[in-house]
Amino acid sequence: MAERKRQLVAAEITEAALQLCAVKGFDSTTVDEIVEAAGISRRTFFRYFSSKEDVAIQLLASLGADMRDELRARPAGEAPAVALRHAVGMAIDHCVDEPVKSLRVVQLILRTPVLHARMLERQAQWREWLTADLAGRLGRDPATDLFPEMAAGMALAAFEAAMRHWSVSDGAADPHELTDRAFAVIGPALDPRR
Amino acid sequence: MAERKRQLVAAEITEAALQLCAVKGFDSTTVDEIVEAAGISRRTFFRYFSSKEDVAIQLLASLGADMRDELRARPAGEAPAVALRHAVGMAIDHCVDEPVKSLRVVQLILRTPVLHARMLERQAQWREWLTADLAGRLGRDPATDLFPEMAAGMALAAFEAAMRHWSVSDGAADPHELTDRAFAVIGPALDPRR
DNA sequence: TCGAAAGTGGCACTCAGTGTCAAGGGAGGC
DNA sequence: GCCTCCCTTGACACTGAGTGCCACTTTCGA
Repeated sequence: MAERKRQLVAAEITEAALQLCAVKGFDSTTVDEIVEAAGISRRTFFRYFSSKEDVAIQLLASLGADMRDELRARPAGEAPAVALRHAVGMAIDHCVDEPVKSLRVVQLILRTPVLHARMLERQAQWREWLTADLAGRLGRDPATDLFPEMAAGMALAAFEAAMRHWSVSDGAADPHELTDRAFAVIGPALDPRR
Repeated sequence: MAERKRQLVAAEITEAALQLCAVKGFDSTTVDEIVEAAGISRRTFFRYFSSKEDVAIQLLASLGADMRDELRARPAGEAPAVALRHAVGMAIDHCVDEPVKSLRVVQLILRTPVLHARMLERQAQWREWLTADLAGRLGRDPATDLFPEMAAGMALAAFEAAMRHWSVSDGAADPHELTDRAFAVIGPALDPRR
């Protein structure tokens, strides 16, 4: 019940922030403007979000966790290319499910350098998760074997590329089709045999 | 002559900043401490560097330009895998030439999230440069063809992985050998034939 | 030698983020 | 019904990053 209210307030803040950023841009939007629009105090804002960037980045937080969980859930014997495609597909589904909201956030992030940087930093965490799972399922030591790390990096590069092209197409392109094409490029390198 | 002094002051600031960050960590080091150690005013600091992060990131600025220039200088008919390996090698050479200084900076960046984020943002710029050159030399349209973008992304992922493993090995590993192993993974995907 | 131009320092300001404390508001025990 | 405890909120003050402005110094060319 208290949790419900908390999520409600967070959604209120997020909506106010995105609205303002869409008009004035992220950098020119101050926290004071956001809290006034959301009807809360400045101090409360920072109890819900650790920073101004966090409001935008938080919306993508679950993507990484979903990718990690999906990869874990894939059959152990599945080829890395297939398992990774499904994992990334789980994140892509978020964009397909809520195209308007997702597109707005993705475009804001990609056109705001500081937000883009934060998102890339998040992806570094995702890469570590994927690397650990791949190393486990392939029985390789990620400290000495670069394959798991590179495979995770390539999958995330494909994800990034799909997001980027989806963003510049203003949502006209199909995210899954873009992802398929990106995976077609990296496919030949995702086969672990040597 | 004025340019000489400018570079001298910049080097002074950088040295003071790295020294302090090595002891106290980046976040706990204030600009006031840096300017006091460097013997300049706070205002002058921000005339040399646009932000505190910039002091560390600036040291890697030339890497991206070198990669881009080297890729441009490679023969037009050269295979992407070979050309990209040479381009990345140009950046790796910096680390090999000045191992102590480079290692110190790389380790600071990799262990400081905000610096890591800034560096990744820089790499996004490098990726655009490499993408444009690859698209040109392969005669492909990067707006519709994902290959140049993915190839650039994979090359930078290899660079990142090599830097990371070089950093955690405390400089014991050979950066070029790490890069070769990373490129061996992505090699099968860098062949543009379809 | 004089004057323009550039570099430097000092000051005041905005804004992000944090610690602290007091007030409000709901849930449970008397 | 009332009191108490606990959690949330708001207000205030503070630090630190980054910027605009102005005065001063240095330097270079006329």
